[in-house]
Amino acid sequence: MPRTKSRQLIPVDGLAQLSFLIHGLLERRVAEHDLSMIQTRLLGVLRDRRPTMQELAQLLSLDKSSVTGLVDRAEGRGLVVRIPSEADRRVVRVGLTGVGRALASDVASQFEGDVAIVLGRLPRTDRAALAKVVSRLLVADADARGVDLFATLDETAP
Amino acid sequence: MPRTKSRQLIPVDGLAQLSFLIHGLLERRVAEHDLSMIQTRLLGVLRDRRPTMQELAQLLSLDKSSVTGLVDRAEGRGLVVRIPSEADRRVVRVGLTGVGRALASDVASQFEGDVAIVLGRLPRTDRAALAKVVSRLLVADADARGVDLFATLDETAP
DNA sequence: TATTGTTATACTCTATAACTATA
DNA sequence: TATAGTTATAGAGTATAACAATA
Repeated sequence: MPRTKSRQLIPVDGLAQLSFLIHGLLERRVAEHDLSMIQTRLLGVLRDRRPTMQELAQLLSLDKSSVTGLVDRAEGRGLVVRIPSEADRRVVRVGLTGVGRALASDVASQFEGDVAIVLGRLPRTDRAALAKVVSRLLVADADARGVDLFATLDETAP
Repeated sequence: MPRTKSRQLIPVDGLAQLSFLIHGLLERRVAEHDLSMIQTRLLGVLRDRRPTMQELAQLLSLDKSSVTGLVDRAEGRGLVVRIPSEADRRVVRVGLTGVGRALASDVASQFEGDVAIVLGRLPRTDRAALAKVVSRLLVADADARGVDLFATLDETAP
C-alpha cells in the first residue's frame, strides 16, 4: 500500500537520473573543446588558486604522479603553467594561462546555459521550489560531513 | 536588486553541485567493488537485455572496438558472457552471468541506500517536493528530446 | 559488396614503486 | 632523513583504421 507513496518521498531513481543528465550535459559540452572531465576539473580548480602539485593531488583526489601527467598535457596545450617556487626549490605551483582562463570561462558559461535550458522547461514555481530544496539538501549534506560548502564550489561546477 | 532572487529561480550551480554529489556517491561505491563507471553501466545495461556488440556500442555511446575491450575485461572477471548468435554467425550477443547479475544488484541497492541517506537529511515535505519537481523535470526533458523515458532508466541508474 | 566483430596502434588517465633534488 | 616532484612501468578506457569472417 505505501509503495507509490514511499517512491515519491524517497526519489532515489529520479535523483540519480537527474544527476546523470546534468553530468552528461557537461561531458558533451567540454568534449567540444577537446577537454576530458578531469582536465575540466583541473581548469576549474585553478580558477581561484595556484596550488602546488601536492595540493593539486589532494584537490583532485589523484596520486601526485597522475597530476604530473595531467599538468604535462595541459601545459602542452598552453592551458596552464608550472611556476617554480622561490621559497622552496622543490616546490612547483600551477596556474592558468590566459588561454586556460578564457577556456574555463567559456566552458562554465556554456554549461550554465545548458543547465538553464533544461530548467527552463519547468514552470517558474517549480524552478523556485527546486532551488529551495536543492540548496537545503546541499547545506544539509555539507553540514553532515562537516565540510565548508563554498570550498568545493568550483570543483563541482567548473 | 533581483540578483538573489534570480539565483534562486535558476539554480544552475546548485543543480550542478547536486549532480556531482550523486555521481561521486556512485563512483565511490562501485570502486569498492573494483568497478569503473563504464563497467557499472555495462552491467546496468545488461540487466534486462542481451544486446549484440553493435547494440552495446550504441547503448553506451562507444565505438565498437571500445566495446570489444570492455567486454573482454568483464568477461575475464566472469561478469558477462559472449553468446554466439545462431541466426547470423557474425553476431555475438552479450549477457550477464549469475555473478555479474548479483554484483549489479548489490551495487544498485547499495547506491540506493547511499542516495536515501542523503535524502534522509531533508524534512519529509522537502523530499516530497523534490520528488515531484525532479520527476517533472525528467519528463519535460525526455519530452523535449522525444525520448522514451523508461528506455534509459537502467542506463542511468544501474 | 556490405556488415559484424576483432586486432593493431596510439593516446589519455590512473596507480605503484623507484628515483632526483632539495630541505 | 624526510619531502616535492618526476620517471618507469603497467593497466583500463577510448578512438581510428585495417582486417577476417559471414552475409
